[in-house]
Amino acid sequence: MASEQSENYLKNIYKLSSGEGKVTTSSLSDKLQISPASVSEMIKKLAEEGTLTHTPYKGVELTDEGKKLALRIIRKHRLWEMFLVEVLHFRWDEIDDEAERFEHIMSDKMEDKIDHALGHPLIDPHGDPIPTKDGELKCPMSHPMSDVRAGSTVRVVRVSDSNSEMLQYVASIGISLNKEIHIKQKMNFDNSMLVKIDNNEFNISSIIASNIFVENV
Amino acid sequence: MASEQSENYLKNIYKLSSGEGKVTTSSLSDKLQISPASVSEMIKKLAEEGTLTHTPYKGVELTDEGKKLALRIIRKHRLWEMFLVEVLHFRWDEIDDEAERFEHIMSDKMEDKIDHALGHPLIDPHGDPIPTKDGELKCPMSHPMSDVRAGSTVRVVRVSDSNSEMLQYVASIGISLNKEIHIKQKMNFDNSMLVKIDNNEFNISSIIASNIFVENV
DNA sequence: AAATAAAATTAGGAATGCCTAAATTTAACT
DNA sequence: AGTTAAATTTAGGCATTCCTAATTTTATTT
Repeated sequence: MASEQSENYLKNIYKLSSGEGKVTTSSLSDKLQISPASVSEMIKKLAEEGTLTHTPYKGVELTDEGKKLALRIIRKHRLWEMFLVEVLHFRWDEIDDEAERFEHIMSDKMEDKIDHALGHPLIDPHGDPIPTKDGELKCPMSHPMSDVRAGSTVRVVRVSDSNSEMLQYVASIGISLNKEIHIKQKMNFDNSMLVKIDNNEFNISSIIASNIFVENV
Repeated sequence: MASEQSENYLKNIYKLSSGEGKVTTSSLSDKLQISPASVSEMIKKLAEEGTLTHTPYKGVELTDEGKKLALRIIRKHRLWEMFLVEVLHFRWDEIDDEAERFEHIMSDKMEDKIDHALGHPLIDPHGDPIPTKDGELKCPMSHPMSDVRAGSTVRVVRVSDSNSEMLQYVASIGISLNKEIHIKQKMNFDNSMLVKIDNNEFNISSIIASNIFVENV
């Protein structure tokens, strides 16, 4: 069995690689906030366990087994996030930290019970897809709102959960999943956008816009 | 902050002492399934942290702070057990192991949300009282069914959660909280009892009877 | 009260997973 | 191509928490 921390490494390697491709020691070190030396050690251990392949000085890549484990953790994380919002009425900016701890101690039985209680949800509260139990993950088509050109109207499909403060702000101006947003204008000097949400207008910075994923409507 | 394992020690010391009195190294060792040597070490550490007092070779006793921490863990454990049964429809024999892991990673915020979602329950699914947030614990009056004399009718108030197999068996013969049981006869040769539950008769061993707590009806 | 048994503690060691500092390898620049 | 910078890995340590074996203290028994 993979230790709790091993699971964390696998999950984050998966996320950094977006499923495919190599991940460097330093990017993992950044993401996990663990020194490169420690990451290097752990990588050696995981390679011995067979969950990833390591080409020294070149980076790591998950094996099929490693990918499966990573997706299972991500599934548990996202199911739990969904549960926190739907059943316990947490806000979407509060749930990531809770799920971070919980994903590792959630039994398979509980995974099933929650999946059932929620009616087999396909996405989590941020719009991230929930992998199936056997490791399949279908991402709905979408693009960052920062790429949308002025004049068009889009629907929110997903909001990056990387920053709780941003999620809180985004919610405070009325943005939630499936909400329609009209892009009125793009500011050339800072790439911010003037948008209309529920008849209110806001200026959205390019950083925020690049964390909001939308589809055309 | 107390580590996960420290919390386990405190919780089990509390349970062994039933709130008051000294607990020996060996009883803890038995309960935790950890060698006496390791227990001895950990005790030293906990004594330094101030959560218990240790008289070498004589045993330990929780300080007020230790008791408070222990009761908080027990509260989280029992709230979570209640939640597993009420919301996720686990059986009462499945929940102890799940709660065992969860009690340590449950944030105070989640404790409150669950308490609220359940309507501030006073007992868990086995009938064990749930301590209040500030460490108060009122035990409803009850006595083991093994002490009840033949001919009387009693109501189930609590069933010891120490053995999952027993809980499963007890449920299978129709015993649940608040169920009325009529004691028809006590067998002298093995102290087992002949009881009537929902018009069915069963022979209950003295061991089982001593794990079922009842009040007179 | 002395001998033996039982309980508790200390000593020495292992696994996990982190760290800093030093060494090595790769990449980048003149 | 050679030097410097950046990334990576190895070396040596530390904290936690467990273990077995040896020692010490307490309790029991004759």
